[in-house]
Amino acid sequence: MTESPAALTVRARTAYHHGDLRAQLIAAVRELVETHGPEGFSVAEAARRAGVSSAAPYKHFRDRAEILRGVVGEAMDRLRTAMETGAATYPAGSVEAVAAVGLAYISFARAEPGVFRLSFGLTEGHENDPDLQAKGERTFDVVVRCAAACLGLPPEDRHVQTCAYMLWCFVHGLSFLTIDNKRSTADARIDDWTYLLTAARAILGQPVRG
Amino acid sequence: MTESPAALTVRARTAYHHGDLRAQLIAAVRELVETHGPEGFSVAEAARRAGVSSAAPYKHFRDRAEILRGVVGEAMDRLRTAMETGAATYPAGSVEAVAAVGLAYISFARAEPGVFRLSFGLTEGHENDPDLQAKGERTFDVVVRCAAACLGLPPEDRHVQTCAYMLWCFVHGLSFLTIDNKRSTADARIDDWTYLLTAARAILGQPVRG
DNA sequence: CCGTGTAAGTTAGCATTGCTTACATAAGTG
DNA sequence: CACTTATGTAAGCAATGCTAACTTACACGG
Repeated sequence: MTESPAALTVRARTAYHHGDLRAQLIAAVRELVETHGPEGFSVAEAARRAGVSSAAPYKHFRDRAEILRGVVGEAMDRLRTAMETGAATYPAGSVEAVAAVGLAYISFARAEPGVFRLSFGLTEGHENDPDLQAKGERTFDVVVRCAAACLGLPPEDRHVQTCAYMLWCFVHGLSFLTIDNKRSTADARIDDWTYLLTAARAILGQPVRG
Repeated sequence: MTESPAALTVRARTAYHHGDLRAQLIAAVRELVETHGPEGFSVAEAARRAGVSSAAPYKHFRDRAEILRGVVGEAMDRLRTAMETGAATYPAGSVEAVAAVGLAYISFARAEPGVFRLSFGLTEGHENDPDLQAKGERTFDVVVRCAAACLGLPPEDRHVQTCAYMLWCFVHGLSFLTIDNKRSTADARIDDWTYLLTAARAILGQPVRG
């Protein structure tokens, strides 16, 4: 109802009554997840915020888990583009580009801790969803490409894959510990960028045997 | 009721009716969290498994979140002792000891992914609980001491603290990505131990400026 | 040995939730 | 216009978190 009529007619091929309730629901859920924790959301509350009955969401999503998967998919797209633009701000092949990808990652976690936690803490139907699986691999590919450029090797190289994964591990752990307030007092003064650069140099500069 | 009367009299100073329902509840919740996901547990079901009414748990815990905090606290103790025994299996000051601590960490995550996820994904009242906070710091101290011994520096040294934290980040991320089945196909053949040793060498071998 | 306080359990109930079923309405299509 | 499909509502079910009021059993001072 609050949508512009122009946008309504544009997507009129799929929206019949009230415009795209699906997108409105995802937005409402995202807000709820952010304010009430990753599991402190309810379909009823989301429907209430969208101004529809509590049964309406089930016309667009099979169940509660599918709504959450929708939120995660949308978030994953935003995360990937943020990582790509982060990498683009530094010369290709530089360690700074790798660190910038990590900074985009942790910045996303800081900005939307609820959605971030949800994205990686979701258990039901997370790995059975091929759409989410594909989105996840596309996201990881950003790291792989940056690591390959930095090492001067093709992205298919096993050393590149291993280094990219180790980088991901570090950044992922740093993000989680940060939003969990588990940053020890001693390193509170070290900012993200220094951490990321140091880790990138340590991991990319060392040969991996295996 | 199913407890042995001997055990009942031993702890009779605090257990009045049915023995220690508190411990039984925590065990039931741990099992539920492991089988039905970190949030797929219910107080009612836990009470049912313990053989009491659905209102009985509220005589021992204020609310649902406090039960979960109890489970997390108990799990954190087990994790810390596992890390300590892991470190003790290698000579003090060796890189292997550091890697062994990490291996204990990720082994715990693999063995009890539900509890592990719960321990670090819990949001409500997690950092407001001083008991959990203390347990967490004691756990991190194991890493700090191992890193200090390996670097030949006192545990209070800032470089030690930073390295320990970076190690924790890596292992934490690796653990999460592992239980989330987010290990890319290329590195599936590399086992945990190789990863941990490589990361420990990379992080501990490089000076950190900051 | 006997009242009494209190810890630990019970039943009953409330509000809310996830989800289903049955029904109503609106849009596109023949 | 009828027909199909998409989208919404209303009503209801079983389960949940949690509370209130009551009951039981132990512990202990006299």
